[in-house]
Amino acid sequence: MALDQQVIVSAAREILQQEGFDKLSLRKIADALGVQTPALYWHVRDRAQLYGLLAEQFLREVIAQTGLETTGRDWLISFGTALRDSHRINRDSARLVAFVQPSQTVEQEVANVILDHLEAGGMSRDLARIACSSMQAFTLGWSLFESNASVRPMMIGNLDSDAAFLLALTQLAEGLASVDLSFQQTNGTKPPPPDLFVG
Amino acid sequence: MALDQQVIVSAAREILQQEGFDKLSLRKIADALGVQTPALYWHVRDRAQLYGLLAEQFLREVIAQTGLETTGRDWLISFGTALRDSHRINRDSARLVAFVQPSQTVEQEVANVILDHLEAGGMSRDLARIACSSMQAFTLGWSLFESNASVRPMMIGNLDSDAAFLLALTQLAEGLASVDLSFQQTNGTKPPPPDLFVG
DNA sequence: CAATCACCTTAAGGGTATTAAGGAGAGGAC
DNA sequence: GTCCTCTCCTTAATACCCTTAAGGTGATTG
Repeated sequence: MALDQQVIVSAAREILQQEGFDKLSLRKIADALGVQTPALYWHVRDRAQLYGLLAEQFLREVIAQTGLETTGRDWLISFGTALRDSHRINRDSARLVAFVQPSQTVEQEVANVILDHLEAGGMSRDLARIACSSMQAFTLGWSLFESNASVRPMMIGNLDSDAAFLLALTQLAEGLASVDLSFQQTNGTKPPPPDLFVG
Repeated sequence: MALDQQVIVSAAREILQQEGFDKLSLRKIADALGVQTPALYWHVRDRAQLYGLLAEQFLREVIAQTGLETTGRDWLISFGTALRDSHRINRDSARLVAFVQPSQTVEQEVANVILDHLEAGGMSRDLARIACSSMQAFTLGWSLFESNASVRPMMIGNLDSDAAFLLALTQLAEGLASVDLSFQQTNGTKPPPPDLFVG
């Protein structure tokens, strides 16, 4: 099998899934591919870029799996749910995302896709940015907490973790969507917050 | 200066603030204290415990700085704001929290303090758990995103980051508080979510 | 006074990412 | 066919890192 950036990313993903983030290393990836460690550097700048590519792949899959709901509220919930499912299925992916600096161009592309979805659902682009950031932030943080064995029992207790997540996610999505409406209708129940722009 | 767990934590904190999480290491801490690296192991089990103590100190300070608002909504907002301020002031503290497994006893204690606050503000203990988890998760995730140079411009754009955070935080807090009301009044606008408990 | 214990040292083992330099092979130019 | 070049990988080396083992020193205590 010819060495390739995609092949390396796949091998890394396999090891991450199998052994977790702590055990992931360039050496182990190279071993799995039957190659010496420095060979990876021909296809990948460094570890940070490799992990960034991995995170990017996860995010792309989430977007592909997110439904085509029409309203902003529903899309946000679908997006958040898909994001959390990804973090649950892909071991330590939350820790990975917390660790890496994804490539800027990719993030730009992904962001545009998301923002287009939300605009199509009737959100202003500025609020869509906030909403999208919020959903990703909330889901990432929740996944990190959830995968933390010592925090989980205190915070979740004997509650159903899925239901608790969905409850909070829904509240956040509805809250953000309601701000959007107040922007558009100008007679919403909540006034828009002041000074949302810099400068 | 006699070596001590607290002294070590303080030195670690200083290096974290000065050089960031990537540059933090036991060796550097030991150097700063004028001591050999293995000396640290007399006072600290391993790196994970040391970082956990650091995260614990941050969290304690946040709780101490959180106001004594009476309503659950206000307390949550105050808590979330203090948490984010801490992450902004203390460099890479979000990445640290994402990395460590804090000690269970400490988390228990802190959780109890928080939950007592929320119960005093009129929340059910179960919803307080969810609310508290949600605020910490959201703030942690937001801080991680915000400190990520390549994600920030896409997600926040030219918006005021402070205002955007506060907007989303407020929506989340109000949403969670409203669920609480519907629990207590049993005539709220939103029905309680089904199957919140496990089993 | 001797023994113990706390605390730190040096020494060593094994892990990591990364760079430098060199070799083997494919492909094209002439 | 020969030579050159470029791609892709190897070996070698550097410089970190965490952690454990074993040994020494000085204060404390019986």
